[in-house]
Amino acid sequence: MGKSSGIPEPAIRRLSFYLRQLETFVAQQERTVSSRQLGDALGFSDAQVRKDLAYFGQFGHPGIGYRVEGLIVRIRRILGTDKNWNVLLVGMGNLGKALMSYRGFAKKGFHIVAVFDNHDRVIGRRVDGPQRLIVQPMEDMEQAVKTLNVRLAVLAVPAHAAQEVADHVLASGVRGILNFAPVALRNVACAVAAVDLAVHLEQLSFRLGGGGTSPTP
Amino acid sequence: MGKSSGIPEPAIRRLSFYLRQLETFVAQQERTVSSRQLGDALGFSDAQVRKDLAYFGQFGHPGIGYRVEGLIVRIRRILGTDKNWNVLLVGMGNLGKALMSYRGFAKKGFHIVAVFDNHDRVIGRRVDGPQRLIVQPMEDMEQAVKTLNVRLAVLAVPAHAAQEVADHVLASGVRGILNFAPVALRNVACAVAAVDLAVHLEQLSFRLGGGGTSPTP
DNA sequence: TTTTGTGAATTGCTTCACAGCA
DNA sequence: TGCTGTGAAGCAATTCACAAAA
Repeated sequence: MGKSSGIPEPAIRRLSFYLRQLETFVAQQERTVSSRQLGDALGFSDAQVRKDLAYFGQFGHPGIGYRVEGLIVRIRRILGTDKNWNVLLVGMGNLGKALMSYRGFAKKGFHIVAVFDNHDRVIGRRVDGPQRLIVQPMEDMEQAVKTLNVRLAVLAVPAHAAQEVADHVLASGVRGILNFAPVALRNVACAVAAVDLAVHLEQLSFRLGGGGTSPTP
Repeated sequence: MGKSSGIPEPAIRRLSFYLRQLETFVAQQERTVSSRQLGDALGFSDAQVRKDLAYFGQFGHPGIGYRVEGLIVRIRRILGTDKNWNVLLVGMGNLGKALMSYRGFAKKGFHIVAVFDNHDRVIGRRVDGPQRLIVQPMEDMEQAVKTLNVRLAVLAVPAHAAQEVADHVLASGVRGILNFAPVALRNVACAVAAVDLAVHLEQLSFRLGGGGTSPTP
């Protein structure tokens, strides 16, 4: 199995960018937008934009373009962000705390409804975010996933713990993982998205082609 | 201009993942690794691994594989992370503070040597990280870039300010940007890497295919 | 044997170019 | 005219498959 829809994965990624740009256009009172305008704003060709959108339906109007508000609604529906998602967060270190106070999640309909850690020092503590939550021990996860209808987990744990935590999270019934730990998760039969700052920094470093200073110690 | 080296961009991205995995292997006392082992750990084919590495040189030994430590050194040199990089950080909100206390930057040789904001409330304040720094006003940026030999900037500013800040940062002599704001930067003649959590969440949501709960308000 | 490095074949993605509609 | 949607063409990336090396 794997690859089934026939829609290129890059096209699905770009859908998110189209949505983001359309939200900018709507804030600028734009009513309609052409594939060329949308592409120019994002650095894609007009043909690319049309083909990508056409994978999902006929949203445009010849001679007019795409109606901005309508297209936003359609793309949200395609991506599944027209609905709310309950999310759990594992790991209450620096990164976990920062993510708790990050408003971007809720703005997109992703609500952190439970937080977990395995350190006695933090279990039972209250953490402030959009909601106030109590840090729970890992054992309580399965219960929380069921009662709160959780489908997504955010992993903000150290690299050495990530695989074990991922296994636990999966066993608790979670279906998708947003992984901030700099390791590749193995044998996780679910959707995984990874955020690794080191990777981005390395790409920048490569493209700047040697402008570093002293050798790293 | 654009695209010149003949090396596929995806191959350059994967180089970062190879490096990360090799660092895991070295921690496990592995001396050599085959393209198959490396690929399996990351979900790539063995042929992919060999072809990617071959773009940059002949690092392997038939019948043996790749020497882990040696390959790490070679990849670091290719990516430019065998040297230190001085980095400036713009925006001292929640995200900026979280990034200041993130050890992953320094671990890879990226050192935040100056921080900026345009709010009087935070300018002049001390922020703690690997080093203690004073938040500077935007006007002082050009000076700092020159005296500290800065080539990279991290943007942790609100979306509505990102374009303006990017222009300013570029004008100050910075050559690459790591952008955390959820907007596409336009007309920035430099290397740009973007981190957008919303995009990752949307990709997960899409792949889970409608398991959200109530409609978003 | 095992495993690399690499041309050839294949797959997949993007761009082209135009019919059709407003 | 302006713009979409789409088959065909072109290009880029991946996989195949094998000679050569240890």
